[in-house]
Amino acid sequence: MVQVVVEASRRRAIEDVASDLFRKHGYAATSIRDIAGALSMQGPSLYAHVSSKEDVLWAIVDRAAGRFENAAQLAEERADERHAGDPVEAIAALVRAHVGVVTGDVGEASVFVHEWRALGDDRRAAVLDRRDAYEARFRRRVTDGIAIGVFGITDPAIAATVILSALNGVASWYDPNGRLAAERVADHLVGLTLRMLSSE
Amino acid sequence: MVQVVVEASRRRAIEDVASDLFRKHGYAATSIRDIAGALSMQGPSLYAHVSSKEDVLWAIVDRAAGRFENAAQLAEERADERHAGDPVEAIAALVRAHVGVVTGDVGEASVFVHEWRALGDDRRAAVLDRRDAYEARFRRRVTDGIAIGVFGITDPAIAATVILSALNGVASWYDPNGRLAAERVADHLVGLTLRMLSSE
DNA sequence: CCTCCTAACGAACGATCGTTAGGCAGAAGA
DNA sequence: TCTTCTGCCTAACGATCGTTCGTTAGGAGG
Repeated sequence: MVQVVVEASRRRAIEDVASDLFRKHGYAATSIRDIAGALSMQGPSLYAHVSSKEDVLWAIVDRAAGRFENAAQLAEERADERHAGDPVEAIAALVRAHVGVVTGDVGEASVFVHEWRALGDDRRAAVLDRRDAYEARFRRRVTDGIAIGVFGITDPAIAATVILSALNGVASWYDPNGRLAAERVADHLVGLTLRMLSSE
Repeated sequence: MVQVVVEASRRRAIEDVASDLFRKHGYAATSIRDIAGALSMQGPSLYAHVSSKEDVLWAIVDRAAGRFENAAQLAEERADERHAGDPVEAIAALVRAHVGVVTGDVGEASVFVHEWRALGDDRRAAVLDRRDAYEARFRRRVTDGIAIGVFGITDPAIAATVILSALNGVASWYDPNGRLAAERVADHLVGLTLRMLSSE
């Protein structure tokens, strides 16, 4: 059921287990002792590896954010190399990259999407900024496509938000052992997204 | 900022305040004393009106579920009256109904979408069943549209899930005092949805 | 053998959690 | 005026929370 991995470090194992529990029950409803229990340890023993509970959440959210950012950056660069300035290809690449990150680690992605609210004020604000910058990648490409007439919609802000809602939703229903492989899920979402934007 | 309403009953006021706090901080992170404090009461005083914390959550979720179900039922009936069996009109009506419920009470809708996981096993299972029955309304209409060739997509299950992800996302970004009135938001989402499904 | 390090342990702290119990002020009805 | 009910209060319960602390078992290096 759950993939067994040789953990690179104890710290990383803690974050992986925490991702899973945070996704299933939420940050607030998951106790330090729950996380420790899943690793056959006592609660306080975690503090040899971690400085606070929020610290664990932050590590997960920060890493997930970085994964989304890197994947999107790479996707845009490659799309521009091969189809310079083509908004359709750029959006397709962004969607595929996003779905890839989500399906690559559903737990981490879910936590990033839903649990960042539990962070303290400064970190929450930082995450909000990064989310907006990330969404702006999509918004910009949609705007480009409208400008050259390949997209038939009128409001790029709403379109970008709707697209990202749909993409983030994948984290809630994708099952690595389910009917559809990750690549097929990405195919479907690219198709639906482009169809939604297309001019006819 | 927050609309001031003459509350029908103390019980209802508690649920409204709880909706708001659950939406902002989540069920687990909201204490009975937080809810009471927002009503200028002491925590234990709530138990004169409410039998448990989960009871409050359940009341909110159950009412929200009922609102979605009633709105969808009415929308489908009206669509079938006027455009019997037209999947395009039916989907448009379902989308408009869903957005209407969400924008009508963002707090309640958010709690319904995100916090049902915090319910006990029986109630959570019941909500899951109702969610699936609700999603099936969309899935069925999408399937109908594919069958008669007005929709050009291939996987009705994914399409229905993606649509609902996007619609539920509205609860996360819609602002009653924002740039777009609820009706305009509904217009955009109907347009985007139909475009996403359409055969060309 | 001694020392140091790692990784965990169990006890315990203060705070907060949901919840129960009992009391008190004021309005309502006899 | 006396009683009853309503709505809220304070005190307090046991449980659990995140976290700190001192300690211990075991292995590595000298």
